[in-house]
Amino acid sequence: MAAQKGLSIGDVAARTGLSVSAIRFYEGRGLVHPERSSGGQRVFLRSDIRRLSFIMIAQQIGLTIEEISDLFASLPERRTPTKADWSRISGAFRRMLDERIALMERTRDRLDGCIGCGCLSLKKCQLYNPEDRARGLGTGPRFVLDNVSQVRAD
Amino acid sequence: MAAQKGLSIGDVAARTGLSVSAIRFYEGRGLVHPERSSGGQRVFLRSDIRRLSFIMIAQQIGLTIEEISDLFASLPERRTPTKADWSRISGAFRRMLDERIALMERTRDRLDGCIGCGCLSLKKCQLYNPEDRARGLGTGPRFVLDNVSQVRAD
DNA sequence: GCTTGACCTAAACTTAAGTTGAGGAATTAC
DNA sequence: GTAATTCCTCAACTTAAGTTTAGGTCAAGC
Repeated sequence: MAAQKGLSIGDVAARTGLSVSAIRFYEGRGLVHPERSSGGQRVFLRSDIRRLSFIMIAQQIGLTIEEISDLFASLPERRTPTKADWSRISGAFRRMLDERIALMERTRDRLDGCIGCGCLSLKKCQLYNPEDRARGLGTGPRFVLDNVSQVRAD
Repeated sequence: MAAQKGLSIGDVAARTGLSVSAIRFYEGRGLVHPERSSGGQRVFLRSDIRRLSFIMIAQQIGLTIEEISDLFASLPERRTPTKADWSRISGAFRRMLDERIALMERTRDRLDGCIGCGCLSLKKCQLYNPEDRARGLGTGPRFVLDNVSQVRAD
């Protein structure tokens, strides 16, 4: 492979549209692993641009840094990834995307059943489906639903 | 057990699955407007349960408090909303949902064009479309829905 | 060979969406 | 009538994903 000269953080920022501080932050979180020049400045590979672009796309879809980091776990740190490397993580990413789309579509379909009735009455309304909210987040007592005995919506 | 008397914050927490502190927080953000007892304690309407359930659903699909607040702007503050009130905001909610689904589908479709090539090269790759980043999600996408994170590249 | 601009680290600050804790007051239970 | 709950406010703390600032260092242009 031709010895391509490395990119400075400013170059990478210009090419990705990310801020310099965000790129440094991502390095701190282990999402990129630039080398250093003799003077201590970051030196990026051209493939890091792809890595960073992927981060932006994944974030747009709602993945956290943590999740992206998991996806990246299988990429080589210091070497330009191969096509197969990228294919693998793209596939995993696509599965995540599919799941999220499916969840939103389920919510939409349930909402359609509710638009007219305005119920949202925990017991009757499918929209409020704890399976989707799942073991989401936060501490605290998760849904004790419900025993709404009333037939009519409030 | 007076049938239609107001609910305490603890009752509401038990019925919705929200924490007491979260409910207080939502009141501070103007999402619910409980009255007060003579002693200064919050007294909720039964319809507030629906309001809070809606908040949970909307958050699950990624709306911020701010956006939910906008949706709620047309609901009466101190009176139980009518069916028409709920229909209106359900409709607006559905439009938001549709937009987000469409964004994710566009991303998925672009991803499909990329899985084999692994390009992601900003210039050439459609996946990286700044127009989508601009709108959509404001600062930092807040899709909180988890339970998807176990999909991994291996 | 100096001067400017790009870069470095570390720490503090920001926003969102809450949680936790302190110090009291109101209700409920016996 | 007291004890135990539950609730109140206010303030500080938390996490995520960065940004901003302060005080320096490196490298490129003239």
